[in-house]
Amino acid sequence: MTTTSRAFKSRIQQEDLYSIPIDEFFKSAFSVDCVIFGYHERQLKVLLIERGTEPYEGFWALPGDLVYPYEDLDSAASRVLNDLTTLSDIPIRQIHTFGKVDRHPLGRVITVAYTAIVEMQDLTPQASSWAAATKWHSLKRIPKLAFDHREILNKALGELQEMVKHEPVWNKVLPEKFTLTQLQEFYETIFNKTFDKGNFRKKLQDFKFITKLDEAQQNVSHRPSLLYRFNEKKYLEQKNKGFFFDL
Amino acid sequence: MTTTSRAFKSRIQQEDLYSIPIDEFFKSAFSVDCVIFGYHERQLKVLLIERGTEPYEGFWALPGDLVYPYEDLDSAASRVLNDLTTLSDIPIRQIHTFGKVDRHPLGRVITVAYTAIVEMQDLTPQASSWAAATKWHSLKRIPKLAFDHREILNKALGELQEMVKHEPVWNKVLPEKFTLTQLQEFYETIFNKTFDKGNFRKKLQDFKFITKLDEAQQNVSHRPSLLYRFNEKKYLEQKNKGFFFDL
DNA sequence: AGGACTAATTGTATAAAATACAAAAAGTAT
DNA sequence: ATACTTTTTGTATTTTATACAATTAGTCCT
Repeated sequence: MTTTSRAFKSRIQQEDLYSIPIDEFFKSAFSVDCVIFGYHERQLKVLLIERGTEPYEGFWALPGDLVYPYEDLDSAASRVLNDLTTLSDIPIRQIHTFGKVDRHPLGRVITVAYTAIVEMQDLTPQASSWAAATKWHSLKRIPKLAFDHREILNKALGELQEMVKHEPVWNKVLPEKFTLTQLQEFYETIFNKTFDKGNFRKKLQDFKFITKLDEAQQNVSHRPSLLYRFNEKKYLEQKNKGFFFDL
Repeated sequence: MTTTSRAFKSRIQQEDLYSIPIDEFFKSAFSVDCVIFGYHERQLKVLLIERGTEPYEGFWALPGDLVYPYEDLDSAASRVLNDLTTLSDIPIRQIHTFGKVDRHPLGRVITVAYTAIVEMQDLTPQASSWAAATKWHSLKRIPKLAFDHREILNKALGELQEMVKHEPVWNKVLPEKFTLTQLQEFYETIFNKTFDKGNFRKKLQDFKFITKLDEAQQNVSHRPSLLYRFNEKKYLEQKNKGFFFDL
């Protein structure tokens, strides 16, 4: 909050200026919900959990949890991600906060939505203590979701499409050494359309932080592609002077 | 929130699975803070209030308040804006949520930041019940702010610059009937740089929702400019089919 | 070894958009 | 009528985007 507002002042100084019972303000809670996208070889999916308790028992939902009393918002989001995937160095980004009065049937809960994208391969999501079942869902077949989670998912998908224009989010998703075709496939999947091979490469030439290695693919039955690597240092340089990635 | 999470389940079912006292989760509150930009004739300012109580007594701060128990987040932000300016049909947009554990010295408070931009002229901000003093501040001379409000302001300024690229936010800021020069001045102020007059106009020709009127300026000591008007209907059409405003 | 095959890589010609700059037009003021 | 100011239109140039073709470097097969 901000000003020593009416409500907060009431609590602190035991004044009740507006005849709203003091405690009412503290019968609320906040949570984080994570839209975890998974990418692997032209496939984009989202990680959902199946709820084992009311409300919305049996429904699929986004993974999330209340924020602990001494936990930062971002940390709570990372914790949820880590509980489910055991991954720990994945950047996770806040996208929007949802706070309609009636969005949770059991009380006033506002939720801060986060999103991340991870490499899906080999990652069998953990059925953690609080998630009965977990599963990667294709974006084309999303079941009815609990709460306002469908709205949150839609918002996250839109944000993802914006993010990839300005940030190398493929950094943690593609292999350490990747081909330009792999990179192009990533973008084609996110935007659900195709790009011209030659022109795509021309644009990438401006991005100094995609550096060519002296290595090539092995064991492919065609001309092998050269491998590239993400150069974080050069990326940060370019980013600072107002750089961006429109494709 | 989302899953019937640990904490929430505890409260509802009176189970304490993780030995964090149930009530701890409800000793928290959420607030909204508003970054209200004011524009008038090439000037961009931000509306700050002076705090009359601890903590941060005497500091300047963003206007904000706790969210009422039965009030949507967006409504709370609109209410704060309305209390200060008496304006009521101004679009206000959520930008980010700030939730560091120690951001408020008196308790756990997360705040959802909103931003809006209004016409500054004739608008003497009200010294409402909870704001000792209010004042438009130039962005070049911002005093030390309470809480993390400087961080919030910076974020809002960045978001404003993105917003104006994709949305006609000048709609509520310029007069009903405006000249293209006025519109250009608005953009020049936000981005703090100048554009070529001819080229600026050329870009605007793509935007069908800026319609030319059969009227011209009066009482100017030079060639009068034709007046234009924002056409909401045409804007919505163009917006739907993936339109955007890069300048 | 030689040709078929596949995808990578480079190149080229054209269209579109951005930029810089200049000329003409339409008012007021003197 | 002329000077002056700002709007409005125009034009030439450069840059960027797009479409598409040609070449290259490997494997696979006979």
